[in-house]
Amino acid sequence: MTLKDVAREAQVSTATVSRVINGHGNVSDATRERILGVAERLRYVPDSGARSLSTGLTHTIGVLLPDLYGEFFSEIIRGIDQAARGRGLHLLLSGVHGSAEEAALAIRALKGRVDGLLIMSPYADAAFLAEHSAADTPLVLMNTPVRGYGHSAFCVDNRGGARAMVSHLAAVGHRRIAFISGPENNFDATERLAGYREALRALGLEAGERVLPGDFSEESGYRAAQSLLAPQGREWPDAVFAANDMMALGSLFAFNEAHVSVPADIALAGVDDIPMARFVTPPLTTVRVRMAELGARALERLAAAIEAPDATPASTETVPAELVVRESCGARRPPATGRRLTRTRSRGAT
Amino acid sequence: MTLKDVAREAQVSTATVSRVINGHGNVSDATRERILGVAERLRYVPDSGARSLSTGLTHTIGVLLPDLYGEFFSEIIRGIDQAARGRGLHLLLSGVHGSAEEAALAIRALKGRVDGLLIMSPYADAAFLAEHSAADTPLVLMNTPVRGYGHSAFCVDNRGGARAMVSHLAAVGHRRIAFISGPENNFDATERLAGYREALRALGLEAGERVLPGDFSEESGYRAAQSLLAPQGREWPDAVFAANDMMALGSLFAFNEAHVSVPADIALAGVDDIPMARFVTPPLTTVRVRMAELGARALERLAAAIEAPDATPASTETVPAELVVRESCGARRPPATGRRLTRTRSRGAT
DNA sequence: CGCGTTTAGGCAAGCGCTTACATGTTAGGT
DNA sequence: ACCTAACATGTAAGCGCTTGCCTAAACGCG
Repeated sequence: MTLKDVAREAQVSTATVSRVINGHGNVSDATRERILGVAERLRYVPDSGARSLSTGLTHTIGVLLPDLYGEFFSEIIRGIDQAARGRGLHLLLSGVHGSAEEAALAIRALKGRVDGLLIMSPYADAAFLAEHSAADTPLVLMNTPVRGYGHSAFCVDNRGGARAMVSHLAAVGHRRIAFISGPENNFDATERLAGYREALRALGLEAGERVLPGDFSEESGYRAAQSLLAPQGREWPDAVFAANDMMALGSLFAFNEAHVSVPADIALAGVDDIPMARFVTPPLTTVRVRMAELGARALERLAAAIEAPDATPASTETVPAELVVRESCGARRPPATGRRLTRTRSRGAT
Repeated sequence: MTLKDVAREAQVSTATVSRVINGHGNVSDATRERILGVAERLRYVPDSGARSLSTGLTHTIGVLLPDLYGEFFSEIIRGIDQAARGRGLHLLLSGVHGSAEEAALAIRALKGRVDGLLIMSPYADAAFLAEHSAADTPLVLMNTPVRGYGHSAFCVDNRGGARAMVSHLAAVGHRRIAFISGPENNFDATERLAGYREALRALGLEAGERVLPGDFSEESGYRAAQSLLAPQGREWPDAVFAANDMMALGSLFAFNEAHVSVPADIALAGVDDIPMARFVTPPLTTVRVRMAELGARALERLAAAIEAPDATPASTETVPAELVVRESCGARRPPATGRRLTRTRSRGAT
């Protein structure tokens, strides 16, 4: 079941079989037919591994993700997969849960199996990448703080999105806007915080600045909201802007429990637009970050870099984040008859 | 930067370098140190592709999934990844959106790149697999109707889960239990329907059987509920059991719109336990299907089959589904002070 | 001291495929 | 009829790594 077997059976050299299989010219119709026939009969399937060794091309992209949990992972993979499929590329997935060591190890293990690397690591240690990525392997980063290391990067415009949200909240009339932050060493989180602060400055609302600690978990959002409501606390802010939707949901529960009405008593907003955001009551105003698009664009760029390494200068691009105004921010009254139904499909257990 | 380079530089044969790299014995400490030093200095990284060709082992599993959308995909991948990581295996992902042709093509393309295949296809055409899977490539199926083709399979106990739910609804006092079904050609969907029917028979509730068409989409659930409420329709059932949560949510919206109270006027239940199920009002009673566990177990089995092809007879195993009773089924009164908060973490955009 | 065993390391044959180059054939042009 | 170009196919050298087999030196022991 190798090339050689087919060649023997068809009484030609392996070179000719190879030519036929790969559709190269210079083979008479007669032999082509014969070889194709034999190949079919023998159920010959070329060994992609061997082919890669010989051509130096794997048609495979290594994808390193920080961990494989949650909405975002699936969204980003979806984008990557879609773009990859369009270009006939395969995806070698590698979840890097732990340290930079682990990432370096993963990168090594991929040598010779992939044509390029797509790396997402919001905690990336800049140095280690420069250190461990083989110089000859094209590499595109996603949502990493790393800059100017000579490879392309794609980031969601977390900062701009946060600014837009704060501006919106302000436009709706909220003056004292509190922020529930994410993990300190997380790139997305720090960018969102920075955006929040920038916007407050720009709007002259610094007086209302208030940052509550959070770690992106629902529970931390819950606690942050509780601390806001604490009797010995200061006056409530007009609005609470959480660095992600999960924390916003946690806050929402805390408010519900305390019979604090959202948005009447306090406005609420998050970031991410997780599917649930539409479904809670009131529906959550949030910032949509298009992870699928980010993945797709990163893949496209990587593919381009692989095809023409020199024609593709390193660059850092930003995927826009967009405001999704629902009811939790107080900008809208609940629609009288409106429905929240969308066309989203889910496929059961499959 | 190849083995040969290291060998030349260290003044030994490639064989010796290979031995050192792979930790085989019969190398003196002195030369080992020397070679390691040179390798480090030259930043030598072995080419896994070449190694695979030579050893016949890729340490990679091909994963074919029907499509890359939604919760389940991410859950199952998570389970697979976790198990794979534990065994030092890599994952080559392949989303097969379309036909069996496409799947066959994907399987071919993976030849020589993977040691085994994990295939999930609730629409699988039994014949094509037998046809296209190389006989020498171990293969484990997930959630496929295919049986007895000589390979192992793992399925979620959709049927048992559905039975359990119907029994529960009956136990709570509901007699007329309607069912919103999923796509006809979907394995999960048909099993759930079968479970529903079996349970009705077992409980002597056939009289209340009523199956409404659905396709797993939220919208189809919405429409199904509407049709139930239609003025010219029959009497309402006591409970509606949707073949998945998305449809249950669609129904919930329809009921809300019609001011039909859940569970007071009508009980509601779904299957899947998507994250949102806990968050809607009332929280949705559902059946939890542990996709991550399914993925993990399938991977374990595949790994075993790869290591000892003969010692691992083909078998079909079932992953249990478990009832998750919340408020939508009317079994519980909303807890007075209870919170629905869990420890779930979400990681922002990462 | 001689001989059997280890031990350290080299040699070279692959793994399955691609491809530059060589070779033999045939057709076209004058 | 002769020369050249185009065509069809074969030859063989890799791609980077592993490994069975072989050699030679070193070691142990009666």
